[in-house]
Amino acid sequence: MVVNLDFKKREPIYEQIISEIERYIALGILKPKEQLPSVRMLAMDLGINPNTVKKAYDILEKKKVIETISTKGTFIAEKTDFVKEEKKNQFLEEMNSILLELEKLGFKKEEILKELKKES
Amino acid sequence: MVVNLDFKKREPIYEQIISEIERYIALGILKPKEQLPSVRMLAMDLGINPNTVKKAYDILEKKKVIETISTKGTFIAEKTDFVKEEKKNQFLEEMNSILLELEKLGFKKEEILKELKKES
Amino acid sequence: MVVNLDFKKREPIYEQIISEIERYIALGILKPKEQLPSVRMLAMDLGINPNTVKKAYDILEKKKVIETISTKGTFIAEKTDFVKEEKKNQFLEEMNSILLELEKLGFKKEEILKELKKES
Amino acid sequence: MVVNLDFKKREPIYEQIISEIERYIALGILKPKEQLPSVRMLAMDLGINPNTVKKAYDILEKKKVIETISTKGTFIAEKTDFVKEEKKNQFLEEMNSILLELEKLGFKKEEILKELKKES
DNA sequence: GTGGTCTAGACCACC
DNA sequence: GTGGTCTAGACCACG
Repeated sequence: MVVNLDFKKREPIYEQIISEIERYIALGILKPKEQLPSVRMLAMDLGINPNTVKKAYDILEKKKVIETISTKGTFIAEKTDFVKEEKKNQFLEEMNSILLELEKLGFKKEEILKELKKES
Repeated sequence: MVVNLDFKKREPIYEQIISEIERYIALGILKPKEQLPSVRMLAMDLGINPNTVKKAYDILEKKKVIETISTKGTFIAEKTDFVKEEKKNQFLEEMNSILLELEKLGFKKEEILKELKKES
Repeated sequence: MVVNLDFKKREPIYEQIISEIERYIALGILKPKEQLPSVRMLAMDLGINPNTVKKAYDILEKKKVIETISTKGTFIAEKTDFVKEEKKNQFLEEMNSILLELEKLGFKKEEILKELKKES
Repeated sequence: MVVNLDFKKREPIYEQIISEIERYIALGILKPKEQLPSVRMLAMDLGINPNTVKKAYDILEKKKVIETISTKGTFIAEKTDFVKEEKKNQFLEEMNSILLELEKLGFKKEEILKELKKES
């Protein structure tokens, strides 16, 4: 698992870590029950403060995406299907709000969707 | 011209002002050479500090979207066509990169586009 | 006489007017005893406030470059040789201070002067 | 690094800071990736307001001379060769345009260059 | 009245 | 501690 960070983005580091882990889960690269690197290790790897990794793990735990078992380590949750769904909805929402902006600028939805097909 | 601000967003106020002005230009509501409200006036109107408006104007000037003449005022640039194009391309790029993410997650583009049509 | 103004420069308008008039005198285009446009006329021509032209004329008068004869108008002084000398010294000073900057950056004066010959 | 300021100049303080930093880079005193003093520290040192330093840093960042990473600090960019070149060309351009003015006034380039040699 | 600059200092998130 | 943003308001030159 490679966690990509961009220190120049407005998105805080801990959120970027969360996104990356969820992305790997959604992609099936991180599987249920699999162990995650320890807070310290990941922090070292990324050259960041352990508190930042801790914050990311804490939030993921609250979202039931991962589980921390004291003295044993941190693991991916048993059920992770909802992660993929959540990501999908998130992305769709974003697309819709951009679509709305484009329509405000006078572009027709049909044309925009056609442009998308061409480009990608 | 009505500048809408959302103080709760992560996007800073000065960027929201920039977006709003560019939006009005793209829509043709603000026309080349037209005078913008003075820094002080707009700040008053929006209930914010003049420095915040100034920062927005400064950035717009660097982008050649507006032109400011000391002691005379601030004006929309003579050429503004690029603003609409820039906005459009910006939005399309964003949509394409999200689309790419969704495809990586295993969703087919066709389905996604159908979903978009439904929602709005 | 064409007075060129740049409203975007940091140099104030009244100083630009002064420079332009002195330049025309140094060039021999404006000659001793010649009449200058009235404050109002020049202001109209340049699309600026008469006070600004007045300020320029006042300073030029203090420098004995021009003379105002009430009810008759404003005229170039009888002796204007010093204007050219002043300009020359001004320019030489500027060149020397830039030369100094370049030397601080590690460039040798000889090289710089050679570069100048090439370019112009 | 010693930043020299002259509060009496027309040149604003933030531009003087920019010039000084670029000068030190051109001189090789500030090296790529090196950390700059924090906004607050430099402001304290210079006896000025942090906002003024911030403005200088912001502009230097837009020019890609420095890079700032939120919560980590501000650093000299990896590539800085262009800074010295830019400075040099800037100065040469200035000298050439002054030279042109002097030639318009009827002075020969050879004479002017001789005068320059004498003075320093 | 306009923009240009600067001060003084607050609050925030992040680390 | 760091940078990011913003407030509140001053002073200035210019027009």
